[in-house]
Amino acid sequence: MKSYHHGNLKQELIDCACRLCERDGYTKLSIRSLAKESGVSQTAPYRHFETKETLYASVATEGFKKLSIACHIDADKKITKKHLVKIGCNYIEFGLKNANTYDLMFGTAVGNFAEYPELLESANSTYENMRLSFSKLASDSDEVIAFKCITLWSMVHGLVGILRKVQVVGDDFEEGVGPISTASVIATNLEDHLDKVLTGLIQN
Amino acid sequence: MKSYHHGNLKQELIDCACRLCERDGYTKLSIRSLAKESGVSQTAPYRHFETKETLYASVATEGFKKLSIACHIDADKKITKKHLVKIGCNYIEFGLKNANTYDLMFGTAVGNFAEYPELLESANSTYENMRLSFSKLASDSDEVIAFKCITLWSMVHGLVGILRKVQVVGDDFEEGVGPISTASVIATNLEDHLDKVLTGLIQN
DNA sequence: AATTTAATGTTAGCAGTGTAAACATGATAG
DNA sequence: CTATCATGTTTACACTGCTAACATTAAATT
Repeated sequence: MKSYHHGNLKQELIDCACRLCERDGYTKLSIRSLAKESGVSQTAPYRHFETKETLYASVATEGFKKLSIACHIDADKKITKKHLVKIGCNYIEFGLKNANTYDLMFGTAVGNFAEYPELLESANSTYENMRLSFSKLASDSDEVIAFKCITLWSMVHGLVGILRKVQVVGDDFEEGVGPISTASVIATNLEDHLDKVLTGLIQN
Repeated sequence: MKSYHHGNLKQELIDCACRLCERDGYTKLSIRSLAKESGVSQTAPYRHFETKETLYASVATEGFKKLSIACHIDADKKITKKHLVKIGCNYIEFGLKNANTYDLMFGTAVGNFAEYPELLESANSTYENMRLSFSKLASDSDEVIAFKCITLWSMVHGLVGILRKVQVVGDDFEEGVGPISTASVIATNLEDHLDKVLTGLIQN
């Protein structure tokens, strides 16, 4: 005895899309299959998402919220280098464990964040959190803080990309100093690695 | 008076695909449009590429060859930090100027490089070149060299990703210390930035 | 409370996609 | 010269994003 109106379709579609995107990658996601999964007609989703990109934007928004949470450090007072290392580790861990969602967030599936206010907001908020942490590390100027922030961010972002690629590329290698084994050494010693790199960046 | 057999279809398809992928992004590329562009029937490409992913792999292979060239430094003897900074700059410049191709190379469009020997070869060769440059910088152990190499690579790779994203995200911002302006400061002072980061990494 | 309106759902259909199967052509090896 | 095989074509299928026209019902207005 199901009613004509679903009642909570939009949220259910988003949840379902998040799940499927992470499981199979966003490329495999179709609006039709999503509709079927929610027991609704093929075109029902279009009442809630103008285009597929709009749906992607919603999934990406959720992703940034989760990333923000994963990178949240609750240290009200002072923040040390150790805290930042932890943030970096958490970031990378998120990127590796939610690889498909991460692709959606940082790839080209959603062209211009500015067209999706919620997405823009959640993405900027992720950045802002990171910036705040740096601002609590030392009394640098805003410019220096922003600079350090972007540097760390691109560092961990790059590591996520390279670690993933290299793991895939090297599935059938096992030398000693090739990219694969090196990357896996870095991956298993993430803390040390980030510490080393951060030390070059900040003197604390 | 065109003959039944094209004669050079495979190469023409690859060239055309490279062009279209870079112009519109690989998502927009369809085998059918590609075939039409080459004046050949819809399914002709399948005589040369088993699946669309195979075609992607060919485009990515070309991409890595170009990246290798872009990052090639011809200094037979000794290599200084300056050389590495240049390599990093060239890498980033390539990533930004060939953004769509770069996506194909480092995204998930081609799942497992190992399935495409030529791609694996060209990708590994790009890495190997970078590794060689580091080995000429100082007489470190292989492990240390590999470590530095991955670190620089992930650094520049990350910068490509963040710079692109932030530029897009921030199209309608122009504060002073937000991610956008900071990123563009970094972008316009790439050499200085890389130098600073590399100095933390190596002591030379 | 009755009625209008707007939000949300359905059905049918278009144009485009990747890909497989069966067939056609012609370059090349025997 | 002939047989083979690489390369091309035609046809067809299942799937996709998306639009237009219509159905239902919740919410707003009178």
